Amino acid sequence: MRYQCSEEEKAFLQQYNASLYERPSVTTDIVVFTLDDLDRLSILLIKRGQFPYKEKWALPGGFLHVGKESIDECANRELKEETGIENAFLSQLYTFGSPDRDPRTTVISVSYIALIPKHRLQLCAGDDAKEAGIFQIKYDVDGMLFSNSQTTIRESDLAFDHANIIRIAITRLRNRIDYEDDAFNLLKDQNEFTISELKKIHETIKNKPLDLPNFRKSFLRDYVKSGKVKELKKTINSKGKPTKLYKLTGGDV
Amino acid sequence: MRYQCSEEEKAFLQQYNASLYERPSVTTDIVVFTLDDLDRLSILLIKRGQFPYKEKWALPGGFLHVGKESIDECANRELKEETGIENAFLSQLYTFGSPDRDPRTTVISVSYIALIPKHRLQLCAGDDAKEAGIFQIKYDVDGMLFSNSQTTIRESDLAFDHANIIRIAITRLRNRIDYEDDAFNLLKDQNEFTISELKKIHETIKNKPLDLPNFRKSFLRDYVKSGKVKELKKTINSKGKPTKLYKLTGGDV
DNA sequence: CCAAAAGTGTTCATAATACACCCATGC
DNA sequence: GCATGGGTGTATTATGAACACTTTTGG
Repeated sequence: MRYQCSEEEKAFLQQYNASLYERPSVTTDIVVFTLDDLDRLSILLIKRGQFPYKEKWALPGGFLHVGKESIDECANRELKEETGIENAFLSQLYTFGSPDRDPRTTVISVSYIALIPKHRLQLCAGDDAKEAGIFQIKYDVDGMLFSNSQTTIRESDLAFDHANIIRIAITRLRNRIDYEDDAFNLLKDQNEFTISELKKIHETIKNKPLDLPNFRKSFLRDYVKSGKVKELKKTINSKGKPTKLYKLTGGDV
Repeated sequence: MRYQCSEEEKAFLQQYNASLYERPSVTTDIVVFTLDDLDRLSILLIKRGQFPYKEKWALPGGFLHVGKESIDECANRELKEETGIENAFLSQLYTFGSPDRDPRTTVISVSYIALIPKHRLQLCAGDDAKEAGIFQIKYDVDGMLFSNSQTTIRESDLAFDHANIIRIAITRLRNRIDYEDDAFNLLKDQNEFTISELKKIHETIKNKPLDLPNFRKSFLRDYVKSGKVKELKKTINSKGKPTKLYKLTGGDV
């Protein structure tokens, strides 16, 4: 930002002692959604290696490096440190700031949603984390459960208010999927995908089966006719009739 | 938040020195929308009494009182201090955190949208502000203009990145108006309003004329039939045919 | 009577949903 | 051939926009 200031203001800024004002810590927390091998909605969780909530599972994220990065950059950096992913699709979700959400001190959390295909996730827990895992999201009478082949975690066992953040993220994702192009970010390969694969992603997020003919119709109307997606000459064979492949035209969504 | 911790953790928390970590300042900034006397989309701006950007116009808002309030409470408090309004409709917009958006130091801004009918706005500039005003939002080749009977302000003359925040707020408001009940918050009296008055609010926000018969149809379908709004026995006379009055059933929206 | 604003009804295009049916492949 | 998933077409209903028309008031 270009900011021209007077001599008077320069003097003010020089003697401005930022520490006069009490300040909160600021972190980013990232809700990383993916689809597991059976196309079920899943989330990345990190086992904390430090207090508070040591040994508890939590969202990936960490403190803002003040003066060195924006909060968007912080989210990207933390995501890279903990998953190896660069240039992921990230969108800001909400900012949480109750004074009691962290036992240490006031910690403002700016939360983000990331949508990343599973094969791109290379879990590499950073210094703050001992362990990382991808967990299917399930539900029972007490709320959400996060489970994989080794572990099942109750939502009440998550660190901080992260269960709440996840719940809000799921709601937002479900609402966005109808009018944003989010689903494309979960494709295995945006340069070669089938309508069925895209439909499966929508079904997983909306948690209900969709009608293939109708899905195809809106896909062709909304994406192919508008030029956002191009039909490839190639087809792919598995069982049944060979399947047409499509690719995104604009690169990333 | 109930947080039970071990003796080991207690020790950690006691020796935890929050100031080890560099921290940003956190503010809330509030985009207060209203309709002026001629039903034009307007916004509340404050003339800053202090550096930085002294004498420049800016959004109302201020620093978070760390440990004493949540960010939602901070937004409500600032709004009350600068407009006298309590319990206004506030919804979180976006959080801005570029390191260079404030010349002093890194300042994270959590922005909010407020929708307040003009007659409820009692402008009382706080200690940080010399002057407050309601400005109609106009546009020309260089972007937004904010003008009232005394002054016209170019968007480039606003403090900080507030022009950008306002632009994002307007976009969000326009998108929300179609599926959220925001418009009701701008009614002069939620217990006695006409379909025309509500339509005018929608027209102002969407900045285009709407068809009254069609507007009525969706209003009756979406609000009256569902019970959110009740038709009153009363009518009101002005020019032409007397107008039916409606009231919100659930109190505030 | 006329202007003005409220309120009603009709038409048309588009979109969401449900579902019947055909097509091309592997086995 | 036949199971399997891909792909096409049709009927139904809901929604949104455009617009003609009627109603009730004040002047």
